[in-house]
Order: sequence, then C-alpha cells, then structure tokens
Amino acid sequence: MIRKNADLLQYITEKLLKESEDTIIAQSFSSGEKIVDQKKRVFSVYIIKSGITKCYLTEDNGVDFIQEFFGEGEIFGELEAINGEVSFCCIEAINAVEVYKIEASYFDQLLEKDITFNKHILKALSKKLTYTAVRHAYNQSHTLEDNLLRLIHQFPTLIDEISKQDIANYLGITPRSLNRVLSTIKP
Amino acid sequence: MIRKNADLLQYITEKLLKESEDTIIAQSFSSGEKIVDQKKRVFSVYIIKSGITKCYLTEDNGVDFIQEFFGEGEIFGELEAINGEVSFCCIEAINAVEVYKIEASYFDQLLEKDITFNKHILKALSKKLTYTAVRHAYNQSHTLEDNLLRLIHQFPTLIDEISKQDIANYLGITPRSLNRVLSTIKP
DNA sequence: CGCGTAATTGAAAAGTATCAACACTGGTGG
DNA sequence: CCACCAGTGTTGATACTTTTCAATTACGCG
Repeated sequence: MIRKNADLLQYITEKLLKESEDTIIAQSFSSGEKIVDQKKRVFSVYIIKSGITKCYLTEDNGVDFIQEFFGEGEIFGELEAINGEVSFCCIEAINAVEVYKIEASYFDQLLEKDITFNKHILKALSKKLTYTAVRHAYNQSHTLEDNLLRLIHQFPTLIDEISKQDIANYLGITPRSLNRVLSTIKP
Repeated sequence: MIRKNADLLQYITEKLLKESEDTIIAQSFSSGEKIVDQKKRVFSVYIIKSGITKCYLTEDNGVDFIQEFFGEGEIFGELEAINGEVSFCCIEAINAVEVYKIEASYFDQLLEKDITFNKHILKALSKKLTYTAVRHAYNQSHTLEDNLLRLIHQFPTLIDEISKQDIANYLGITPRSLNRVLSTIKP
C-alpha cells in the first residue's frame, strides 16, 4: 500500500512559506534514481511533495524486500537523523518525485524548538510503526491469496502503478506465485 | 529476540527518585497476565523494570503472531498515547514482571516539557521501527533454517526461557516445522 | 523492424502445514 | 505409592503451497 501523510505535508508547506531561508529546499528525482542508499550515512531528512518512492532492503542473499511505498507527505531519513546510524534501507523513486529536503542538523533543531513539528514526527513514527507491525503480522499469518486480496482492497490501482516484480517483493513472494494467485482470484 | 532499553530504564529510575509524587508508580504482574489487551483503550504507558513480556497480535483467523519479546527498559503503550488509538497488540507477562506505570496525560506532559525524555522516546520509537523493519525483511527473505539460526545466534538461551509455541508464533511457523528444522541443525 | 525489459507459463523439486498419535513432565488425590 | 490428568513437546505420513528454472510471449521505444 502507498503510505501518505497529509498533515505533515501541509505543516511543512506552511512552514516553508514563513521561513524563507534555505533550510528547507525542494529537490527533484526521476524514475529509478536512488534518493537514499542502504548502509550509507544520511545527512538530510526528506518529505515527499509529489510522486511515489519505494523503501526496500537488499538482503545478503540478494533478495529485495520492499517495506513500504511512500506517497505524498511521507518522511524518510528521520530514523537515521534521530539515532545517528547509517540507513538500513534504500529509497528509490518509482516515478517523477519531488521532495522537501531538510538538513539533519536543522531537523534536530526543529525537534527541540518546534513542539508542533515534534508532535508531527512522533505521530509519523508511531503510525509507521503501527502500520509496519500490523502488516507483517497479517502477512505472516495469512495465505498468499488473503494477502493479495487485502492489498488489492486497500489499493485497487496498485497493480497499474507498480511493476509486478515490486509487488512480489512487497509481499515477499516470487513473481510466479503472484501470477498464479492473480489468475485464481481474477476470473 | 528479547529487546531491551537500558538508557530509558536508567532515566526513568533517576526521574522517579527526583519526583516523589505518584505520577510514576510501580506495578507487578505474574506469568500469563495480560497487561495490555488488544483493541482496547490504553490509559497508561509502561516501562519494564524486570521480567519478560510478549507483544503479540491475534489475527482474525485465530493465529497469534508475536511481534517482539520485551525485556528490561522496553516501553509499551506509548504508541496508543501518542496517536490516541486503541491498542493493536496484546502485552502479556511471560514470567514475573515489574513495570513502571505512567499515566498517559503525564506522559504527554513529559514529552512536551522534558526534552531529554522526549529524545529518549524518539530514539526508542526509531529503534523499534528499525528493528521491526529489519527483522521482517529478513524473515520474509530467508529460509526457515536461516531465521532460526539467526534467532539462536542473537539469543542462545531463548529456547530455554520461552515455550516452543511462542517461538513458533514469533517466527510465523507451526511447532511441527520448528521441530523439524531444529532436529536438522542440532546434531 | 529489432532490441531490451517486463510479464507469463509449465513441470519438477523443495518446503511447509495439517492432523492424529504418542511421549514427557509435574501436580493432584485416592 | 500409584493412577490419573492437563499441559507441553515430539513425531510420521500425507496433502498442499511455493519456489525454481527455463522457455516463451508481450510491450515500449529508438
């Protein structure tokens, strides 16, 4: 499912209007570009203005696993800014993507001085955590068919927007299995 | 794996000494008791002083899936306090458990007024999220044998402390499969 | 048209669940 | 002291699900 965070996007947009400094800058990426790379240091926090990215890990055995698809208002790089570790996942643009980029040091300042911003981040983190936990519990406890039906129900147009390979990587299965199950539930 | 958070426990312990009010109170639970129930409102935030709890979801098909085992210093109930939703999981004592209990309203106050506490929570959330994401990516991308070896490597005494059924629920498999794989890697 | 990428499919192999039967353990009461 | 019981763990046989792998088709674009 493609995650969104309208509240955060609105807050950042308004914030940008008030502070005309260059602490928050816009940046563009085209399809296939990596915005954040795995196991590298991250110096900025990003909030998506438009477009879709995938957040995925490449495992030691070469398998890609997609954590989430990020849409408008979703934030990334914040985990690395908060705990100072290298990124554990890779963020890649799926189509044309525009982001707001915040320097990590300024992000820290905002967390300390702007209570509303702080609350937005706390909420964003807790929503991400809830979503991740619930999704994985469902994934592990249900059949492939249930998982696919749930995905289609939550986001009917996903199959048109995202490649089969990516959907398979999101569900943690092979494209072959995806096709087999799709053919059993479609007709 | 059993998660811990020494920093947070230390901070709360010190905080408790300074403020001798009844805003943070100690509470005990015995093995099998539910501390937080699924899909219920939560009015407090808990930090584990001693003992082990399991954090699990019961799915609509009756399957239990264990998210994490919580040890000393781990916090729960904070997600519900932050976003105001009902609990999505159940917290149950595995052995004798002592916790510090913080009223949700006081927790909110602390977040606003105590910057250090706020940072502790931000770090706790981001660590939980990183851990959850990495674990599930690994789980979905590797064989059962790899998952089990990883678990044993991370926490060698787990099998002695926790029931087979719980370990199976943690890995998202049946006890039968757990036994089969155990017998292939042990001798 | 021809090329590269993505999508599709079949058949065999590997992995996992299901289910029922059996073993082990500690506690209880006759 | 033994029989019984409940909970937990173990195991084998079978059915089902998913992966693997290779071959084939479909599609977009210079």
